[in-house]
Amino acid sequence: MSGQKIRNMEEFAAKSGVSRPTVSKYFNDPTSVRKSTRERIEEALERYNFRPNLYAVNQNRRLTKNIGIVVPYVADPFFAEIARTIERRCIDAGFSPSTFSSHGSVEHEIEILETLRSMRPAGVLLAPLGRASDRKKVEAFCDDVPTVLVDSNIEGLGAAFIGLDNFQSVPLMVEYLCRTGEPPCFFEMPPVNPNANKRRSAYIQSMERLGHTPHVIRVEGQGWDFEDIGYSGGLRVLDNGELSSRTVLCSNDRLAIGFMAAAYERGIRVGITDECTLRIAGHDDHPFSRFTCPSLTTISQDYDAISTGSVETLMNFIEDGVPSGPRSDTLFDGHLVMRSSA
Amino acid sequence: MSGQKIRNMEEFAAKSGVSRPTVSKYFNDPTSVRKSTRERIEEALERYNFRPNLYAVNQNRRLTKNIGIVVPYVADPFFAEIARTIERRCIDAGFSPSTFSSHGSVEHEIEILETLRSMRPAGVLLAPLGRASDRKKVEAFCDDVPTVLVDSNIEGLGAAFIGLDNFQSVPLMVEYLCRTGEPPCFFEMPPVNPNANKRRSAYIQSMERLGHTPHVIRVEGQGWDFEDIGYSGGLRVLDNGELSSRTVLCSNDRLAIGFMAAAYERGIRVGITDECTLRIAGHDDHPFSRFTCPSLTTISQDYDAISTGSVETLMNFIEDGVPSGPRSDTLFDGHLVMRSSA
DNA sequence: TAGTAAATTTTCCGCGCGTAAAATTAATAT
DNA sequence: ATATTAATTTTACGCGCGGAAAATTTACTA
Repeated sequence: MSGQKIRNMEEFAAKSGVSRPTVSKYFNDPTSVRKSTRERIEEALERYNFRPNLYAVNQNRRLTKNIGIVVPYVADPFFAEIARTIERRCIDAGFSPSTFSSHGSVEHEIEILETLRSMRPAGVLLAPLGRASDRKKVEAFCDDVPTVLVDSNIEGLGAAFIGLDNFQSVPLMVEYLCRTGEPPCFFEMPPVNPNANKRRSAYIQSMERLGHTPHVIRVEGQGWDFEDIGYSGGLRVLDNGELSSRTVLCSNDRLAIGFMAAAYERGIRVGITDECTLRIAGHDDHPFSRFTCPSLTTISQDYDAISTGSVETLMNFIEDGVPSGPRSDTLFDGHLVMRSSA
Repeated sequence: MSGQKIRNMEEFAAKSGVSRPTVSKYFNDPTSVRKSTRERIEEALERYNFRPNLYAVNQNRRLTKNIGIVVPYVADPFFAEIARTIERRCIDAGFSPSTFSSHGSVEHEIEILETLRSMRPAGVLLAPLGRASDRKKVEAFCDDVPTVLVDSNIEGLGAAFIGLDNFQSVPLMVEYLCRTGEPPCFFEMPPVNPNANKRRSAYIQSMERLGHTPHVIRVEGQGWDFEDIGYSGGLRVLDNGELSSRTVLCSNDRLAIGFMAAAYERGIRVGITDECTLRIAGHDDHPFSRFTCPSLTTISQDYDAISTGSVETLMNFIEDGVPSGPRSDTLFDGHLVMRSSA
């Protein structure tokens, strides 16, 4: 590219021999200009790598091309993966995603929503903290910006919800565990979002349906250090002999990873082979679950389906507006991933 | 707050009974206006929650208050943590951080830098991909924007580099391993960044210094699925009997986690107790290393020191400009974290 | 070749705010 | 009370672009 710097679209238009409004049109949609002019612009584009000023563009557009993506905790690889795939879809759809992590704190979540509002995004994909979220503020936000909730539901909020059908996935696991050994007890922490509650309910339901007595073990713990909660809670449970079954279904994989660490520390062999005395299963197919010792039997969520589904849903709302009717919920099925821990 | 919507600063100024330029001044620095006017503005601020239009502000400011944060792979909890702490520091310093992940791909990294350039940030904290990075493009970027490199160095680029002193940390581990058992071999994958090379060199140096013969085992593998590379590579190494020592020092924790999974699958007991036949150590103190089975002995990086140091360095460059002299490098010490795997 | 539709250019306005300079007002000192 | 200084207001301009309307050119059809 040539050395000369281009200051604005005016200058660039001059260099390419096209009028500024046409250049503007090109950047909004390259196919909206004649082929010959498109080529002239693109030729100039290679000589001087010019980009329209981001702020000027967004100030003047009726609606920006920005998409906000909010996850509760990006240090959780599950959400990192969700965010990544959603980002991809947004870019493919011609939008500019900005990803934010609430870092597990309500204050952060609120602050992010305020920042997002000032970005006037075309839409937002929000995986909320869940129970900790400030319902009022989220609601006010959803009134202003087309928002699709992902993963964790907040009843009645947003234009749509995309997530996993816990009442399909958990029974799948419960039935598998009952079929292959002792019926499981359910290991959980204080629920951070509705999924946790749904999973417990689904566990209880399917146990009863199978004629077994459900048994829920809840351990203390706050925040998003799930492994740590699973670990220290697991130690206590094991030491106090609170385990009512030699099969444990954990509310999620991270909790299971912590529980496995506790079992290891107490010299308890985990797995499905003969010398093992404990089976542990999780839920979510966390990216690291393949590499635990033993590898974790779990329920996989279809990242791709969730991200594609949520982005497509949002795009519809952006194009056609948010319908005033009842909120549309989409629940995907989970799949059983049999590994060696249960 | 009152129901009425404020459209712009003009309207808000009218409501608060202050002139618009004064309101503008207030938002740039609340202490720059008289106390009485500050109170009037803040009072109005509570009634109508107004925020200056983000795009208009940034279009007109000579220099934005934006800070770009780029990490190579946010699904790696190590980088998620680095990004999180750096974000925090930037906010505390009155800046608006935007975090991006290259997702392990050069194309992404380049695209992010182009996006960042169009954001005209006050500065950028860049944890580059490393070897895969497009040196030319990064260099061009650094010429335009004050950039501090973090974690992974690219020789001579950027205004400063903040990272870990691998030549301090690795010998620490090697000496520990030699002191407590069989001298380690070094398990690595094709290096993705200079740290990997430095660690290998540091391993070889310190082994020789201690009078032992270094032995490096490199396994194949591309991309950022380190656990998977460590796992499949580990299986091959174990099956082929390529292991020259019963102590393995892995180039990083994620590789070690994969290797441990392979050892587990082959029925090899890992740890420092009597019944174990293999010791495995890592590097980085990955957030999950506490919860592996057995828990991973590793080197911890001081996240806080790195993030604080890098942000402070950047702030200096933003205020005083980038000095033309030699680049300043800051290397922090790592600390030995003894757990039960080695 | 005239006729028509599509693409492009011209012209112009506005977005919401930063910022500079000059005029005014308020606070402080003498 | 007057001078001095600081804070504020007024006035005015510009940032870089989107977008609408009208004028013009171009491409295509019959």
